[in-house]
Amino acid sequence: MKKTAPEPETVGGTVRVSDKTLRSLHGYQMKRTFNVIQSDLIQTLKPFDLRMLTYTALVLIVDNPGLRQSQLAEAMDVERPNLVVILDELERRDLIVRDRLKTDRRAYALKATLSGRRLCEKAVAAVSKHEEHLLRGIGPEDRAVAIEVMRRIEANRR
Amino acid sequence: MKKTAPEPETVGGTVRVSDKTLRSLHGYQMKRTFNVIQSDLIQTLKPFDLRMLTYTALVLIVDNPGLRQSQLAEAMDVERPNLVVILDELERRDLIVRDRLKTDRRAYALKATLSGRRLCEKAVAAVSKHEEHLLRGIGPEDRAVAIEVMRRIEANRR
DNA sequence: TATTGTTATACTCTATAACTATA
DNA sequence: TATAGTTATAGAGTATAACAATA
Repeated sequence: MKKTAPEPETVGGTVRVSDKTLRSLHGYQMKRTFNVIQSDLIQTLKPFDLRMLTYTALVLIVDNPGLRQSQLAEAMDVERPNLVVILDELERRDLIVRDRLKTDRRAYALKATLSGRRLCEKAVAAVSKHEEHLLRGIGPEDRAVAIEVMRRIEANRR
Repeated sequence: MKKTAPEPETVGGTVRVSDKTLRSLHGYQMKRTFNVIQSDLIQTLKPFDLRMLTYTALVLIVDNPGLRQSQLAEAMDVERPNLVVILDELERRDLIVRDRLKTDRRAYALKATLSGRRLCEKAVAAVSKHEEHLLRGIGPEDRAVAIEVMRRIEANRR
């Protein structure tokens, strides 16, 4: 970014917000942007019959074979019960397997199957392409700053 | 930010993702961060009996008296049908009114009542304080870059 | 014919309590 | 007693089609 931009006056096109209000609408801008990314992602993943959550779970399992459900739930920031149905779907489609851990028979080691890895590879390629489209015109430094800001916000959670 | 950070290796704490995968997970980081902001916002707004959507609608109506529902829906990036129940709730609590437009009797001019403006002022103050907490340690330039990146992404939508 | 707001509906995501089996 | 995964369930957000009133 060349320089710090002056405080903007409008949001979502033509609707104005006062300066005082703007100071409390960072979450609002993030929501708008997240909506854009989410809509795009839904369309991009449709040909693979994946949703945002099933996609993310599959990617993380492919990259972390042997992961446990509780670890995956934490990484995805979803509650354990909500992860169950996501994994049920992936398992039903033979994209992942749940292997009992020998060291702790309460837990599962999550692994992707060959077809899971293949689907993941194709989906990641498609998503990368679409994300690049959404990020066009934004330089690598600004992208890094934006990611870092998001990580900081996450770290600042109570 | 001091300098461009090297490509990170972990997400959500200890779970690793490969470089190739990371290139397609910007949406994922944004989702995690948005979850943090949303959870915080839900807690912050609870004392005012507001949710993220009712809060945003109220703020935008207070700042834009006479706004029409279709304009508000576009500004909030929600579908028209979903806005109806949000406004029903605000109207039932006498925080806003729907005035028929004389120039176009199909549409409503949305206005906040006195108590709506009062509640809005208190809620904005509380949300500002909480957002400042989440943004602590992040300099004004980086904040501006992050906001600008999000606006660009939004503008790049198909 | 097109637009504003509405109703109805379905799907997804999120969150909590209570259960089972193992530790 | 505590933990991993599960079931059931409720609430909230998102998306689409179809309708009445008005333009």
